Amino acid sequence: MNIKRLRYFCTVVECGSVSKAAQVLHLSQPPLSKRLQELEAETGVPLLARQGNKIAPTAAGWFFYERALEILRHIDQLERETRLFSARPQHLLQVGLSYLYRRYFTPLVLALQQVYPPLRVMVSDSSHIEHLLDSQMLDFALIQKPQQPQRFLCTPCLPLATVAVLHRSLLTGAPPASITLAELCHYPLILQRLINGTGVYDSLLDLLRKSGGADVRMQVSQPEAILDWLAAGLEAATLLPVSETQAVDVAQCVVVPLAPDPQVYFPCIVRNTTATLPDDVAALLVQPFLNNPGANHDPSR
Amino acid sequence: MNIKRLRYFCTVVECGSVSKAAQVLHLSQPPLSKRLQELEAETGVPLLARQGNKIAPTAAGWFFYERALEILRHIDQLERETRLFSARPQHLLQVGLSYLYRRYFTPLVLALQQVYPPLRVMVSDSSHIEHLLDSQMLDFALIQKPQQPQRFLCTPCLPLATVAVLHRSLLTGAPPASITLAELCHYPLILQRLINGTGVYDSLLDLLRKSGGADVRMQVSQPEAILDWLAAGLEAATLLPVSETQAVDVAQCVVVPLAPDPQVYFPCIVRNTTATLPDDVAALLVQPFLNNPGANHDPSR
DNA sequence: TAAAAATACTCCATAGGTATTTTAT
DNA sequence: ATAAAATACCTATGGAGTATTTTTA
Repeated sequence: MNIKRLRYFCTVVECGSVSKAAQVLHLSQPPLSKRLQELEAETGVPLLARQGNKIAPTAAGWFFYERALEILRHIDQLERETRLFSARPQHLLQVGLSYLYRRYFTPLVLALQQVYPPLRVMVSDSSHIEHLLDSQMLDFALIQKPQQPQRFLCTPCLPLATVAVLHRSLLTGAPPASITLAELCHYPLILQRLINGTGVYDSLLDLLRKSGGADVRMQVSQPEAILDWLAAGLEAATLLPVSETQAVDVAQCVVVPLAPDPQVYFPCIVRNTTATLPDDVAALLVQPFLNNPGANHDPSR
Repeated sequence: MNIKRLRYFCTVVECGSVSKAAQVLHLSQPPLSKRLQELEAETGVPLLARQGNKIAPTAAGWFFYERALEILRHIDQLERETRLFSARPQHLLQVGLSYLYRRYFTPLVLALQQVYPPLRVMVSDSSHIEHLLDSQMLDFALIQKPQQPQRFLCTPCLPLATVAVLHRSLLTGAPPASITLAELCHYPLILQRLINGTGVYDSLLDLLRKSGGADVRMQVSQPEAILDWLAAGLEAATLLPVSETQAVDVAQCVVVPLAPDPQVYFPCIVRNTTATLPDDVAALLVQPFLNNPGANHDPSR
């Protein structure tokens, strides 16, 4: 097996033609034909069906293509990330922070800044942050509790209440004291959603479906963008953790707690099981936030 | 980048020496030295620290090693599974069946056998079945509801009640009508657990921990093995879905329902989103089991 | 000084190029 | 007749070998 052959094969599948793929690969056609034959000889499986003029992957070819692409992505990632890893500043404490809990974790970030001045905070999408953590590019992350928490060292925080932010034009009378999921189904919604992967969005959508079906007009990865757009006159409603709307004034909007609370926002301090942190930092990560009795963090293992 | 170099690098890291690795790889030492230098030149990052005599991976080297190993595993898998895929019999309907729900799904399997005689049923661990499903090696699977159900087309069945199977020697008086998790914490336990990955075991263990901490003596992947061993005189208790203990008589044991029921057993019919099934088979997969109003299966998408 | 890694140099297999033939529309 | 893939044949690069030198414990 050979990466070049994998790459060539994938390009041919994508181009649907050996000649076109050869152009894309800056290669003449005959060697490419040969590499494909070699690949098929090696696996012992016909991967491409040649109907004279045209070429198309067989069922096994599609199977091979999907997996090969995945491997090629991993290889490209390996080269890129290894360079980044070696270039990563050793003295810097690198922290990942999810968009979703940016405001919630403000006190912790400020406290860290006090004890550990050289700090780099990467604010991004939870799924991206989780990936950076996986790649050892981060020392720890402040994000939504992972779906497989056992892969990490998690210190969960108390779940945050869910609030709805509603544009005033949607309301007929005075703003209500609280709102239900079923009521929200009547409004056009903008929901926070990860760029890729599943998360809070999927839990919320599931609940909304059971309450009558949601009218989701937009999926936006950054909560602040949603608030900005509501303030700019977008007549819609959104759902957010209470922390992100406190101390913010969204023009033309009202903030109403969701009742009953669906309990979907679980901020969490997430570390790699292998990583080691300076003692003063480690202390900060448990001390002020160790407030959840059902925590997954188990010091005995 | 080149697979040979990745493989050589990993072997060197594992051997802790170029010469030893060369022996393992059936190669002379000088070319191996060269390949390593080429790899480092290509990535532009020193991956191995040469202290004259000895050789050890740098931090970036470890980073690279972990990821490279993963890629090599995927590549080996690609070759193996492509061969299997092309050799897979087209006329056969291939079904994955989890150990955990073998008895529960007996009526469905028999019904399938009626409408679709050429049937191949692979009975294994849920995680293995899920992997085979992912690899398009199975047409559908009868397993525990996946942790990321949105990746598949899931038709959940009604959750199954949890029962405890207790060896008589553990009981002082007459067998109780029901038992709690807290009471179970006093007995030595044998719990069903996936070979790898997380599943019902982890949910149960979490609940047991909160009820006082479990005394888990064994983790066994096949429920029938547990029942066999209890019948053979192993003085312990286990937890299983009710379906797997009905119509079975375990010598020297009593079967007691768990109250309150923790609701952890969710049998589910799982298909690939891309797969297509014969109509008569597809009908069987919804008709007699469509009994859960909170089902994730949504025909509208 | 002994053991391991690096260097120097040779050789062959694999990958790529050009010219040409085959095949199916 | 034409466009695309396959074949034939030649060249160049990369990988593997042996012999030897360098390095350090």
